[in-house]
Parts: sequence; structure tokens; C-alpha cells
Amino acid sequence: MAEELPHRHATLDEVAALAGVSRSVASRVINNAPHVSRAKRESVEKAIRKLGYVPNPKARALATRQAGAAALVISRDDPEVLTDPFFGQLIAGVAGALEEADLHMMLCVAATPRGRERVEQLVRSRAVDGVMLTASHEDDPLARIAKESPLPVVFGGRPVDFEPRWYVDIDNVGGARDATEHLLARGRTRVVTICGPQDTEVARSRHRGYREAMTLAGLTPRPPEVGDFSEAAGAAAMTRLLEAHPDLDGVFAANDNMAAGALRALRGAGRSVPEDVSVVGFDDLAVAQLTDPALTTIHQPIRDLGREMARMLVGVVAGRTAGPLILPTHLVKRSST
Amino acid sequence: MAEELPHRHATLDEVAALAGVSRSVASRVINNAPHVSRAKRESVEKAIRKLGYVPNPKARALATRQAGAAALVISRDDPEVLTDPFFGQLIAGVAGALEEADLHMMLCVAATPRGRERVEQLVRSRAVDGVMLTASHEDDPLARIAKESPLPVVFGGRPVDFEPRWYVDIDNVGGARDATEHLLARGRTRVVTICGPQDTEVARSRHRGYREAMTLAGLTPRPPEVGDFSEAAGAAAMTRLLEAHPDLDGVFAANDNMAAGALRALRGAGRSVPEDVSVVGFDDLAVAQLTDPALTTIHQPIRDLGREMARMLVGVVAGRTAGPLILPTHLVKRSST
DNA sequence: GGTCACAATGGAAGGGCTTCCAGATCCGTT
DNA sequence: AACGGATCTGGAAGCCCTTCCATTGTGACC
Repeated sequence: MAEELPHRHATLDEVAALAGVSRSVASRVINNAPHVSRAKRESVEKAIRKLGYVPNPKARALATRQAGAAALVISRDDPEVLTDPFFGQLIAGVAGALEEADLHMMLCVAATPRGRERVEQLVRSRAVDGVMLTASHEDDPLARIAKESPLPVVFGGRPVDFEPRWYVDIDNVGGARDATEHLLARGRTRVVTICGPQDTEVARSRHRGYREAMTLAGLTPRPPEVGDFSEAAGAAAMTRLLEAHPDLDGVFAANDNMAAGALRALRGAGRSVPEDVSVVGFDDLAVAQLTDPALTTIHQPIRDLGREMARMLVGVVAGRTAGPLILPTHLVKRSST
Repeated sequence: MAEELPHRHATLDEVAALAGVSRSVASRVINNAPHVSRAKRESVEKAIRKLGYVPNPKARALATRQAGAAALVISRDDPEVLTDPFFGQLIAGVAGALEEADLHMMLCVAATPRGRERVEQLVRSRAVDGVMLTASHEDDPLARIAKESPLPVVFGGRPVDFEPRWYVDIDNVGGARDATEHLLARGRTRVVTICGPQDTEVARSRHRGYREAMTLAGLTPRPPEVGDFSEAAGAAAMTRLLEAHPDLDGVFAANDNMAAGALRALRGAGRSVPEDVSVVGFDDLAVAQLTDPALTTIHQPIRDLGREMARMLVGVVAGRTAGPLILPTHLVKRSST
């Protein structure tokens, strides 16, 4: 019974006709709905096979008002973001969870004005059942649209300027606290930090974690130096810190790139790591394994982040309630501490 | 005239009613079609604004038989593939080109049987206007389905077992030839190669490029050693090559990972690079800049690959004809030659 | 044997849009 | 003033499915 793929699609009507039933019955068979006798069910199934019938998802979407798809929106001006392996892992997580729910994934890169407009259109036209919004920055117009839309929107990472109804985030505060406490546990007491840009929630949270750990240990947090998350900025910040605190013996950098820069600057200043100074990063990017010495850092479960975002969205779409979800991080001990 | 986003969507009928025209006219205005008087056009536009009307893409798709979307299918058993920065760049290229054509991107990861089934469903149900198929391996069932489908399918990379109607590929032969000729140009004459698995077109082509360059220079290509594209395999292959050809002075490895392994094996054998032996890789992955010495390699324009795949698909969907496209590579000179 | 509850069935009404087509309008020509 | 032609216009027929509802059929139970 090897069927050709017919160029013209069979319709449900044709299936029903061939099976000698009404379209309603055929539809019920397709959707595995009750109220179909065993005999008719089989006869419809046979007709489906014979005609190579595949339901038309557009017609179905129109009738059910469900798109059968969710959008993953990457909202960032820089089209290069995707090069970051972060997104590969995030996408992998999202893909897996959407597959479980049998939803398709629409991937939207909102890097240009045109791209952002398209996303807005997508949301307003309800071409998808829900949206996962990530990499959103402060004053992101998409965040506003998403916030106002009746469509379920799950945020990846808590936005800096409001608390969305649904979001999944990494435990930045806890991770930073762990990192700092790790430094303290190794006997470091003059611990400083290199922060990220203060208009990002990530940077703020990680800074908060540092302060909490210091205060908890009865130490006074030292004023941070700020960088833009780049290696160069990390090196520059480290240099400034060495001037301000020549006695420092521990550094918590808000991400691995800056930590790598800090290592470079420390070496340049003649301090040896981890003998004189211990350094901890955050993110556990590939670079963390390639620095010399290899970087102790906070690993974040990016793939889980994607998975949980998708699961949360699926839940909300299905009418289940859900609250924010914060995923735990863990420290990866390498040679820089 | 700040409109609320109404929870219930306005329909074209309502727009038409408000504007005092028929639905046909309203539709023509939406689609920028001719045969609408200036007055009615404006009145419809006003109604659209007033109602905050956004066309329902599902209804439109049903009526036009166009999905307004293309699928990028990543067909690989390993769900980890996405972690490879390769895909980030590919996706970025595809996203940009689809945006130009105002098509949405459906991203399908066909890593599990379930995933593959979903892709098949997608293709057969014509839920998208076309497909870009990448990372497809030999005997990939999806490749077969794609081949038989009436839907336009653009392959990323030429499959090993047949020549698809539409595909975009990197010039693997030319790149490998350039790599080998670069070695020869630097005075190396006893040049060997480390191949990839011979069931991939990439590996075959790169091996062919090596042989062509050797033959063209009047030299006899030496029998290759084969690895699975991993660093460890590269090191092992290099060790075997050193035994078989103790006099070798140049190595072309079919990818950077294996080249990195080769460098390690060479150092282990006491040969210095590039003094005793020159090494060239292929891919220009991040690792190429991190090896010691930094690796001379063939850069491939992955983002362009994505862009051109999408453009080709858009063209085919629009009814334009197109043939295969081979993108040029270029050699990046570093310290290993 | 008569009721009742419930399963099975098919007709019909949508869901919201595009597009064909026939008829109405308008213009410039002769 | 009549006419050919192009330009508008709206009615209606799709596109293909889901789902409500009224109708019919079935078995259980008293």
C-alpha cells in the first residue's frame, strides 16, 4: 500500500467520502475524540492511509484558534548575538521542551527595526500561541508590547525595570554569593568585585550576591569597578582595582570574559594566581577552561533555562498557573582559586 | 488616537463595515492591490487604525495557500549539535535573509525520532513554504522525504549520496586545494593529509582538494589517515602518519580539531611547528586561534552559507529558478605554517 | 415492554481571509 | 450624444477544518 505523495492534498471531505461517513466523524477520528464506533474508526483510518491524508494545519489553526507554535524571540540589537554559544544551548533546551508538547518553534531575531516590527506583528496577530522573550534589555519596546499583550509571554531572565508575570532566571544572586563565599572559605578576606553594566539585572544581581556574602561574613563590601562584560574591560577594571586596593587577595568577576581580562591584568602586575590572588568568574563559558590558570567559575544551566522557559509557556498556554522560576547554579572549581 | 489592544480581534468584515465598503475592497487595501479609489482606500485605512486591525495570518494562509514561513531543519542525531557555534552563525545568516523576504523562520531540531517525525509532518502538511535542510548525513530519512516532497527544499552542504536540485555549499575542494598549495608554496614537498570519515561529502571533497593540489604540482598524493573530526582522532592519525612517513614536512588536516590533535602529536614526537613541519587545518573554528602555535586554516563563510540558503529558497518559492551555489573559502595565515 | 441515559451520527454554522466575476462607473473619443 | 475601454465595486464561492446541536440508535434497567 505504498502511496504516492499526491501533489494535490486530500481533504477531510475526501477521506470522509471514501470511508462512507460524515466529515464530523472523520474529524473525530483524526483528533482521537470519543463518540466514534469501532467500525467507522477503522474505516476512516483506512481511508486516511489510502489517500495519504495529512490534516491542513492552517485550516485547523483557523478553526481552533491555536497556532501550534511558540516563538522564541531573541531581542538584541547586535545580530552577532547568535554567535554566542549561549543561544545554541538555550535553543536546544527550548527545542526539546517544545517537542514534548508538540509545538513548533518560531525563532525570531529582533536585531533590526524591521525584525522588531515583525515580532510585534507576530504577537498582535496571534500567529503563535505564546512567546519566550530573551536577551531583552532595559527599555526594550518588545518587552512593553509583550507585557501588554494578551498572549502568554515567558521572559528569560528577569527584566530590570519590571517584574513579569512569568519568567525563568538563573540564580544570579545565589551564584555570586557562592562565588564570594568560596573565596572567603579559601581564606581570602580582601575580596573585590568587577561588576557588569548596572543597567542589566544580571549585573545588579551578581553584585548583590557579592555584597550579601561579604556582609554575612562580617566584612565590608568594597566599591566595585564596572566593565561591559568584555575581556578588555575586565583587564582595565582589574588594573583600577589594584590601584585602589593594593592589598586585595580575591576577585569575583561578574562574568568569565572579564575574569579572563582580570587574570591577564594580574599577571601583568606581577601577582600570581592563585597564590597571591584568587579569582572567580561567572557563566562557565568555554573560555573558562582555556585561561591560564583555568578559571574557577559559576556554572549556569543554560539548557535547563531554555527547557524551563518552554515548559512554563506550555503550561500557561494550557491554562495552568505558574510563577517565576529561579534555577540554581553551581560552582566549578578549577585552578584560579 | 491611541488604541487599546482589544482582546477580541477585529475582523476584516468589521473594518469594511466601518469604512462603508465591501470586504473585497478592504482586502485590496490591506494587500496593496489596485482597483481601489483613493477615497475608499483612505477610509479603509482609517478604519484599520481605529479598530487596531491586524490580519489573521491563519485565515490568510488558508486562503492563499502560503504559510509565510520557512523551516530550517537541523538533522542530526545528537541534540548537542546546536552547541556548535557553527549553527549560531548559520541561523544568523538565515534569519537575516528570511527577514528580507518577510518570511518567518521555523527552527526544527530533528535529533530524536519524534523530532524527525514532526519534521516529516511539517513537510507533508505544507505548514511551511519551503525547507532548508542542513547537517544531513548519509541515509538521512529526512533527506529522502525532502527529495520526494513537492515542497522546495534547499540543502546546506551537498549530500553524499545524491545531487539535490538546490543546494548551497562551501567550496571544500577549492579550500583544501588552497591549503595544500599553501604548504607547497612554503617549500613543503612531503605533504600528507588527515581525512574525515569517508561517508561524509565534506571529508571526501577535502581529500580530493588535497589530491588535486598534489597532482597539479607533480607530486604523488600520499595515502591519508582517517579520523572522526575529533582532536583525539587527529592526534592518533598524526602518530600513524609519522610512522608511515617519517620524512613528512607538511600536514593538511580536514578540520581544525584534528589539526589541533596533530599539533599535539607532533610536539609529542619532538617535531617543531612550523620549523620542521607545517600544518594547515580547515573551518577556522575558535580553537584555531587558541592552539600553540596558532593554526593556519581555511575560513568558511558560514553566515553567508545561511544567507544564501535562505535567499535561494526564497527565490525558488517565488518561482525563480536557481542552481547549486558554491561559496568560496579563504586561507587565514597564522603561525603553524 | 417501556423508560431513560448515553453513545453515535451527520448537518450546518462558523473561523477570517482571498479572489473570481459580473455589473456599475467613469473617462476620453469620435 | 453615443461608444469602447479601463477602472471600481461588492456578491459569492472558495480555502479546510472543528464543533455545536439535533437526531437517531443502543443497551440497561425496572
